[in-house]
Amino acid sequence: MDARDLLPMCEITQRSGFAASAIRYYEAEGLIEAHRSGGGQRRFERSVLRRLAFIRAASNVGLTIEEIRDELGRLPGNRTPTKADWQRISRHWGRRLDEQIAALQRLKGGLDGCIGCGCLSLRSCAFSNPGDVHGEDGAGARLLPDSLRRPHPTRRGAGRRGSAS
Amino acid sequence: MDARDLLPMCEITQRSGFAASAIRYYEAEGLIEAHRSGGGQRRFERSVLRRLAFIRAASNVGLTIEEIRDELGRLPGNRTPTKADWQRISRHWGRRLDEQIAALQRLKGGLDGCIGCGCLSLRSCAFSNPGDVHGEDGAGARLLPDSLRRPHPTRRGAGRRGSAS
DNA sequence: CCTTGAACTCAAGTTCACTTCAACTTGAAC
DNA sequence: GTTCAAGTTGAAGTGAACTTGAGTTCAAGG
Repeated sequence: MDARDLLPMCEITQRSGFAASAIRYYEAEGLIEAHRSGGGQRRFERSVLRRLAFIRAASNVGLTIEEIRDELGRLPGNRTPTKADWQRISRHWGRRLDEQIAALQRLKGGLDGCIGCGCLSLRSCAFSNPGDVHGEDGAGARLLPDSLRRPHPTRRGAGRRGSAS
Repeated sequence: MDARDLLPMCEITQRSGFAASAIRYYEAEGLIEAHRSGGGQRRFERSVLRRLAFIRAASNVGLTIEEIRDELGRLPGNRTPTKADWQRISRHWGRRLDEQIAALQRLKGGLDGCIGCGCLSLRSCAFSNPGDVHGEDGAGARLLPDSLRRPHPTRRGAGRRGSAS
């Protein structure tokens, strides 16, 4: 690859919308790669822009950095996603989004059922107790799946929401 | 109020499902109040359980502690929510949930539209760029509202997801 | 050569909603 | 009177995903 095909940091930040610090962070985390100029400055292949678009999309779906790294790493040859990869992955994300939507709808349904009852009971009101905390882990659809429960800092939990840095 | 009507910490933790540390945190944050025993231990009025149920429900909808404090504070007389309060509030939350659902559906729609295109363009692909970052703040529905965008740590952003402590 | 702005590194800071820890004290039962 | 679970405090830690800051260097133009 010709050195003239490599992009400097300013180009990447402008075209991806990510801050330089975020780009450096992603490189440190192994999500993207960079070449170096003679003086030690980063020079990026054009394909990095595509990976960054992928990262943004993934993070909008709520994937964590680690999950994104896995997802990128599962691509055969660790390459930038092709059209076929993207189709497979987006089906996967679609399911995830479907789950999140269904969960919010269950919560909404519980809320609608509660309007008028005014109970807000810790034991029986599904809205204030979507996990049925006191129910000894009973069966039945839970109102909120883990992906939408509060990702508890110390116990392991799932992701955040999408970015628009 | 008779001292025999006041509940000790263990009762509150068992019946609310919150950890003692969380209860203390909520008190420090001004979401709930506590009396003290002669020796300095917390003694709670029964109504605190109701406030805690409210807190759990609110946090499941994605409100932050600050928003919950505001919401509780807006109650006339700063009292525990009554049935009527709850109806008003739950309509408000219903709208919020509707927004979140609609946002996820837009994102899902964008994803469906993208399956097969394989573009993932930083400029035009709505999925990888739901905020239209390069669009000079153009009009039109945004795929993700602020409540679902990644709440950026340092810049001010909106909430987290629901809890099941 | 000088200036200017972009880039570099590395450590430390940020936010949120709590938890954990250490070192004590209370309160109720026996 | 002894025991021991339950409770207290304040400070510090947690995790994710970056940002900020300090101090230094690079690259390009004039």
